[in-house]
Amino acid sequence: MLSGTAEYALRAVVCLARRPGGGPVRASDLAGAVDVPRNYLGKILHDLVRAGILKSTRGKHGGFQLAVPAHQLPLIRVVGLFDEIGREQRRCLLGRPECSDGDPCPVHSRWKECADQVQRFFGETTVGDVLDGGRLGSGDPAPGPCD
Amino acid sequence: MLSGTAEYALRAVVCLARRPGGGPVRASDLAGAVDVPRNYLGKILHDLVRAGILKSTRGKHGGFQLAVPAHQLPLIRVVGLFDEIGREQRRCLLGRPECSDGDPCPVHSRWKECADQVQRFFGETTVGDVLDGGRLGSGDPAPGPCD
DNA sequence: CGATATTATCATGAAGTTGTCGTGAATTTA
DNA sequence: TAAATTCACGACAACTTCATGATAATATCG
Repeated sequence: MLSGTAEYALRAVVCLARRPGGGPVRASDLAGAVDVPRNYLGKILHDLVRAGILKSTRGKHGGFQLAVPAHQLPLIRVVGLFDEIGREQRRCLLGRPECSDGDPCPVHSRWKECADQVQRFFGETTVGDVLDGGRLGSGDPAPGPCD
Repeated sequence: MLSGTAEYALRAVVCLARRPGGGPVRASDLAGAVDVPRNYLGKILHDLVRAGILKSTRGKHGGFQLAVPAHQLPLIRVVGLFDEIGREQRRCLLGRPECSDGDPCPVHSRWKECADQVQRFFGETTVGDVLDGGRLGSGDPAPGPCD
């Protein structure tokens, strides 16, 4: 569903969001916490900084922090940097170059329901929602990888 | 969503299903009809044969045919040869090794709805449904790539 | 049988993704 | 200023996916 890179980014951001005001987190620490190769994570974090999702500080006590409140950060903004969530799911399953509501292929409407739900999920769920344990409050959500 | 290979396979199978009793279709013809590289399609068709979805005949007037009635062929059986539809969507978005209904991560239940819908789509839609223009009979379904 | 048509299979290459390494730039501390 | 710490960034290696080409195996037809 998500590429490895996008999943790494999501894990890292969620992990950062779990540290309330605790100052910057070093890439190395983050890499250990989310179990992603140190150097590769560095690149991903850098991408997130350039996108304005994280901010970085260099030198001693430097590291990465969220640049946006977790509740104002939909997952698509993280994941969408690396994967094409909307467009990709919306491509015609049968490869027709044009496939829209007005000019549908035989499976268009049924597939669209799936594509829409996926896009809604990533568009409407925020990193903050993830921290809160999702919307359903299912009693006993297990801790994530960053506790 | 689907890998290129899986999409190619799906297009080819749908295309074959559109030829009612017309005998075998050559890989070259199929490649032209569904716009997939000839040699690469050959491999994919071969995989479909080994999976029992197509049958092939060699020599003059040879080619590929469906080995299964289109209405008894769910899309997952085609696509699942190349992509891991069920397992892949079901992997924890946050990378937790164990993530289930009993031991959910914060987004488990919300994501599960998406994953289930995707899996239902591929599991319940058959190639025959595709030919019939989907289940909704949406008035004026446009022709697929094989008419 | 011999010629031709077609799939089957293997070797190879191109391109994208994932991961590593080394060096430079910025910041802090002494 | 000098040293230490940390991110920034480019080069490159490994692996997977996508694609091509050549050859072998099999079937048909005269």
